[in-house]
Amino acid sequence: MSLPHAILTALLEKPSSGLELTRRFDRSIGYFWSATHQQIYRELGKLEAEGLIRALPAEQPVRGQKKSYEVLPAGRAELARWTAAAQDPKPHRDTLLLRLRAAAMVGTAGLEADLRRHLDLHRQQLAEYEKIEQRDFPPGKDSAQDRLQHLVLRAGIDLETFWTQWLEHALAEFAELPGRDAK
Amino acid sequence: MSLPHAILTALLEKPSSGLELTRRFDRSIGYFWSATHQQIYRELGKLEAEGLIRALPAEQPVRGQKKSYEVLPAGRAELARWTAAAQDPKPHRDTLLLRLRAAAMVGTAGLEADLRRHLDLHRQQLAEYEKIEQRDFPPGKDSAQDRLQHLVLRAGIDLETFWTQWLEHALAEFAELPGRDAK
DNA sequence: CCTTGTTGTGCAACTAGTTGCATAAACCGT
DNA sequence: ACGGTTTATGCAACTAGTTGCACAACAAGG
Repeated sequence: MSLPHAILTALLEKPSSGLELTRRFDRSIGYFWSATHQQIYRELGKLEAEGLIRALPAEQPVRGQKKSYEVLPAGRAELARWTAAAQDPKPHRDTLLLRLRAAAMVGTAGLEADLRRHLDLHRQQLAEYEKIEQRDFPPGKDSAQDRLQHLVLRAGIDLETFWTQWLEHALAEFAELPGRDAK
Repeated sequence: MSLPHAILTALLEKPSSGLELTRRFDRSIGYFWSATHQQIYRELGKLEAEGLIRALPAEQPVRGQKKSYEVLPAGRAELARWTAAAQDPKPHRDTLLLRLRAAAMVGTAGLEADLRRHLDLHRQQLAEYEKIEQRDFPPGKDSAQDRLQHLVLRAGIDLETFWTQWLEHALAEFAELPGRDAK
């Protein structure tokens, strides 16, 4: 149950409308907790009903009209509670590793191309993160807030670095596989 | 839609009953694609209905009686198809990173203890993987199959290594945070 | 024999996330 | 003033995964 808390965090960083949230999920929070606009609107409704956030404008809340939300004290409290509460790590699910293991049984035919594609995607993501680091964390910005956010970004950078390296290694391994599409 | 394929892979490695599969998911495949026994039984039923696997024994299939399955040619074909098909990487979802980002807004109070706990869990997992590597991949075992499976295990080892290092770094960062539970 | 624990199988209900589509206002060219 | 595109909000149906529980067979101990 993390989506509501992701939204609370985003709204604390900056009160926003549903669409603005959606965009920010695409660029930032979504890097480790993605969500579609449908999910976000649904959740905004629930959070408002629970009294954790409220709609900002007194303007008529018509369809097709922007509606911004801000976090209420109860919402902040709930977020603090959730942040501090112990949580077990959820097991990862990685399709690519699964496919590799399947390939050990049914052959690697066709897999290599997709590995290359993934390598490319991870390189792009890495470049993206590094641009963000340059832009948002110049030396000197090191308030507690900055340090924590930077820490999160570092995790992203290091994870992408790991994947690019692993994929390069995997492709090298593929290149020297006995029969190429070994049974 | 990966669970059926995870099961096909496991059954190709060794025909098994539902419970045996469950156990092997806990020890091995489940490290990157976890599943509960309920999921597995449900999926075995579907796979059998689709003609991708079949029950082995001619013995009476009573409740509380072991029922083993093996993969049929159609199942192997489907697995090969799926393995080769291009698939976009699903975005990760990481609660811990989310909580850290929330902590940047509502304070780090209480979070440190759970970070330590996670560090411990990752260290355990790493030790587990390294034991498996020692046991299952002694130098010399390097058929195509072994190499591919080893590659997957390496990903697990390197990921856990990454997480332990990142968590150590995060905890060090926490230690020198200005007010300790910075707003 | 009879209860208690373990092994093995499975259904049902629920939760979270995804996909497809609907609706309406605003802006923009013609 | 009209039709097309973009911005913005949202509902409904579906899929995958989780949780809670039920039930049968068998083995072990009193």
